[in-house]
Amino acid sequence: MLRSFQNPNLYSISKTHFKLLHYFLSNHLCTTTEPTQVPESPDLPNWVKFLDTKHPEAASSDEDFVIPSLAKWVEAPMLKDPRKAVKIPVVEIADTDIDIISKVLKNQHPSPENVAQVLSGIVLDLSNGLVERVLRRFSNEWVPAFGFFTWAKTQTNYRHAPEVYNFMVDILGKAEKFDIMWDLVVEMDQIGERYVSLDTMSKVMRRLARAGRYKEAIDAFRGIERFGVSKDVLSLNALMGALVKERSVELAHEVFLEFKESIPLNVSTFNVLIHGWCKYRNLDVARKTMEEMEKHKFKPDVFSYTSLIEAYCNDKDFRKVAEVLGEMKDKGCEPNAVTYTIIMHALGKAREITKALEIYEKMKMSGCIPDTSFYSSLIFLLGKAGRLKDVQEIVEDMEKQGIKLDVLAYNTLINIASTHSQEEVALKWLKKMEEDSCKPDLKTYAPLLKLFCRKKRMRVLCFLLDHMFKNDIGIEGGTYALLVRGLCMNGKLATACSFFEEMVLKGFAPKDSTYSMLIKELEGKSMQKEKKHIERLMLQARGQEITGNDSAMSNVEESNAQGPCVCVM
DNA sequence: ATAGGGTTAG
Repeated sequence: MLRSFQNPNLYSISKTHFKLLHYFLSNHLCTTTEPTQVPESPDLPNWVKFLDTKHPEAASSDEDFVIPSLAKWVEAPMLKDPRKAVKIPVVEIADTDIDIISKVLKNQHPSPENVAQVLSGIVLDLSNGLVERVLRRFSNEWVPAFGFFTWAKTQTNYRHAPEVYNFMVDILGKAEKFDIMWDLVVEMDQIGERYVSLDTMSKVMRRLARAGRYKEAIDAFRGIERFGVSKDVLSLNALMGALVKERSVELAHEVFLEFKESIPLNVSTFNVLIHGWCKYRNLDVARKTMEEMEKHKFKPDVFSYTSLIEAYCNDKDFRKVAEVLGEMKDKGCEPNAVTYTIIMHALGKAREITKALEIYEKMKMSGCIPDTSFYSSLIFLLGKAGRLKDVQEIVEDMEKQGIKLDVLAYNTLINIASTHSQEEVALKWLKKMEEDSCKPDLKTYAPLLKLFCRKKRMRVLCFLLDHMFKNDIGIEGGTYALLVRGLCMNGKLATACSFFEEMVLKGFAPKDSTYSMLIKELEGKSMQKEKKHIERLMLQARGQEITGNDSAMSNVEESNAQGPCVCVM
């Protein structure tokens, strides 16, 4: 374990990183004269000693790395200076407050009370920002979240802001701990100062509806004034929106009928309903709702028509889409960027690329300004059609107009470059993303990992895993499967095996196809010992699957919440 | 604020 002796928490390294590093050093430092003699245990003094005996120039022999323009960025310092090799994949945990709290919360606590008790020895300077970050990390684990939340209330010079309460209400609602959730709402109400807001009650109603407790969601609305929130069109719309999103247009409609006389409605009341009927494929009723809307002296607007268009797009009924566009024109209602995105995207998916681009032209002619999401869709469909030059042009256009790319746009660009084996381009986007402070997600890396497995670029692979790690991206089952398969296909069996092992140890069940592929390769290379080991691991994984689906799940969430930094070996 | 967001290789 890579650890400082004074402070055992100072260094840690993920198993993946160690194995890759180990693998890399075995292959690149230990040249033909000395076969693999890299220390088996990632023990800091040994490593330093080991690296000291090697020549720095040995480390920079660069046969698998030919991306000059990106070399400086990708090439971790460890490739140049072996001493730094120890430091690169090692994360310095500068025990910040959030780390201290996270470490305590990470232990499996039986109850929130227990969490609060364990925390009671700690004195910290809390802020609402810090509390929110902790809650975000544990937003899928109500016990540590609520224990921490309760403990925080006892700290001097700290008070939960209403937003923090709302966040906690939402976490409890997500975990379906509705009794505790209601207690918290009552507590907020008792503080006074309008702690309970429409925001709070919207979360309550949404979570109840999501849990299928529609009646309770509606009752929450009926009694909403008890908490000082008015029973007006905004709260009515929030209730109806919650019901529609959680698959019950019918109930939203009933609520609408019940309150339409007593509460003055607005346009979005109708649009919520229209969207609901469109979403659940009841276009006749959607149309009827539009008529009723007009009886109430509201004109159907771009929201109403876009809902209709989306429904027709889902049916690939582009004739109807054109009809609605005509109707909009007659009524003097201009389509907006969302409308155009939906149509263009649907045409692209239906492989009608020319028609999709016509929509883009039409949009420009109409003076409608494309936004980031529109361009993302456009890039996606151009990439899918293999029109890489056009993609490049679009990105330049965006830059000229000062429209920032978002994660989806970057992910799309990386995906396109990766599938076309444009290593340099793909990495260039990742770099640009970083410079742009755009936070990558798991989907950012998947195509890159696949590409560099295919290219057997172990150093870049190592770099990427490190990059993910630093960005708090938890590796999940699918990622391991991808690595194992990718490495397997290219004869990097030892590394494939170690990822397989890590996958199983983290509680992800490998797919049969992944397993059999690896076994077949190992047989082909007569690697009997490794084959046995993999077979044992697979048995273990199957056992886990039968006895505890839960444990696999909680492992996923844990690794997501904590990041992949796990001390190993 | 009520409408838009791509897969999993072969």
